[in-house]
This record gives sequence, C-alpha cells and structure tokens, in this order.
Amino acid sequence: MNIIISNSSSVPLYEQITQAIKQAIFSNELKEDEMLPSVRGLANELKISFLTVKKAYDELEQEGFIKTVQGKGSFVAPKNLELLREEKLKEIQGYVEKIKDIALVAGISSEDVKEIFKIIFEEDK
Amino acid sequence: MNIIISNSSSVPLYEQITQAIKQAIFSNELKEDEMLPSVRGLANELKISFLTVKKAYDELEQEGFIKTVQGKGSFVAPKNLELLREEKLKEIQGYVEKIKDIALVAGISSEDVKEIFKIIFEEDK
DNA sequence: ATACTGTTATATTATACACATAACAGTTAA
DNA sequence: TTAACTGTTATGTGTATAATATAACAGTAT
Repeated sequence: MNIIISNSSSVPLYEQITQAIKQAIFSNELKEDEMLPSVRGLANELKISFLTVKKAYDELEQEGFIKTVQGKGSFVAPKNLELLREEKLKEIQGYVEKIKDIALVAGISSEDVKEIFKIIFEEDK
Repeated sequence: MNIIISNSSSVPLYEQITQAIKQAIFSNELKEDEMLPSVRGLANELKISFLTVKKAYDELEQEGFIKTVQGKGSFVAPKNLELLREEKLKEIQGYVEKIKDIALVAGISSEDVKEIFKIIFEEDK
C-alpha cells in the first residue's frame, strides 16, 4: 500500500486513510477480494496507532467498500459500480454545496453560477 | 438583524454568524458605516454567549468586513464588494473544475451534474 | 501451541467550540 | 460627573472529536 498521510492536515488521519484506500479501490490498485494490510501492519507502516487504522476500516466497511472478518482480515468487497458512482455523486454534491454557500454569501445568482458551469463544461468538447 | 443559527449544525455558531453578517452586508441589508448589533445585544437576541459573537466579529474584522472601535461599536467597513465578488467567482470556478474532473473519471454526465445543481440550489426556498 | 488476524475496554492528551462570570476600558448623553 | 451603554480581557468549566497507549480478549490457520 502506498499511503501518504500528513499529521498537519486538517483532515483527520483516519479520513486520510479511508480516502487513500477508496482511491486504491477505484483505480483497481486494490482488486476485488484482495486483502488489505492488517490494522496493526498498516499502523506500524504509518507509525500511528492501530486504533486509528481500525477507525478508518470501520468507516470503509460501513460504506460497503470492504468486508472484515475477525481473525482473517479485511478484504475489498465485491465491487458495486452503482456504489462507486454514488460515492462520486456525493463528492460532487459536496462541492455544489460549497458553491451554494459561497454564492449565497457573495450575492451571486444561480444564473451566474450556471453560466460558469456552462463555460467550464463546454470549453474542450 | 435576522440571523438564524442552529447548534445542531456541524458549522460552528461563530461561523454561522459571520456568514449571516457577510450575507447581510452583501445584500445591503447592512449598509456601509452602519452599526452592527452590539456583541451583548446580539448574544442576548440569539441566546448565546457574547464571547461567541465577539469571535464572529473578530473574524469579520480580520477579513476586512467590519471595523470595531472600543466603546462605540462595530461598523460595516467601506466596501470593495466588486473585488470580493470577483474573488468569490474565481473560487466557484475552481470548484466547478474539480467537479468536472470527478465527473469525467466516474463517467457522470453533465446532465447529472446539472440535476444535482438544481436540487441543491432549490432545496431551501 | 504459536502467530498471525480483528475486537474491546480503559485511560490520557490535545484541540476546538461554547459557555459563565468577573473585572476592566472607552464613549456618550443625562 | 455619573450612568448606561459600547468593546476587551482573564479565568475556569464542560463537551466533543481526534489520536494515542496499554492491556486483555477472540477468531483463524499452520
């Protein structure tokens, strides 16, 4: 696993881990049914507590990305393309919400935002 | 001042206040040189601690939206809203570009993004 | 049995947020 | 000048989240 985490980031360590693993799953670096690093193994590798890794894995399992079996380990769940798509849609939703907040505070109309959308999405089509 | 805050929001109270006041300044509900509610006055109105209001006001002053004078009060700063607006537009542009990248990778159509946009921007009014 | 896996419990440290209380300081009008 | 407003500062409390350390417990495989 190639995971880089930063102690100084405002993003919690366990979130950085879940993000990195999701990314690995999306890019197929981690394949279906493949075993993830053990909680203690990854913790040692990253020089953090295994509890932090466990928290990340719990979140990944909660969201359906991995399956964990006590005594055996954690494994990439059978891929569900719809789930992955939902994940990306949520990400986009988050950005749109940020845009909405900015527009609201700055008195920028939804028409102005729509115009930006048009320009960006059509600029190289 | 018509400020609505929610302590169940993940956004800190003082941030909710700064956002609301920025919005009031942008919408000209609060005009240039106009006095803001006193820290204690607004705190009483919102039934929160004046320290929380002060933190919000400190942030607003830090960002140049208001000027505070001890003994007198806090006042809307001389505006340069056009520049601020331009800044915000650029910020939005950056987010839209991120969205475009995500959508491309995940095979999400611009129509789907447009749909998300519609939902988010119309959900509260 | 041993050495791996994951799980759970308890306690500690640090930080951010919000609060209450009290005292202090500047401005203004009665 | 005093009273009643403004903002400022200091101290302490409570809560939540994040991350840690340590220890013990439980399942799996060889």
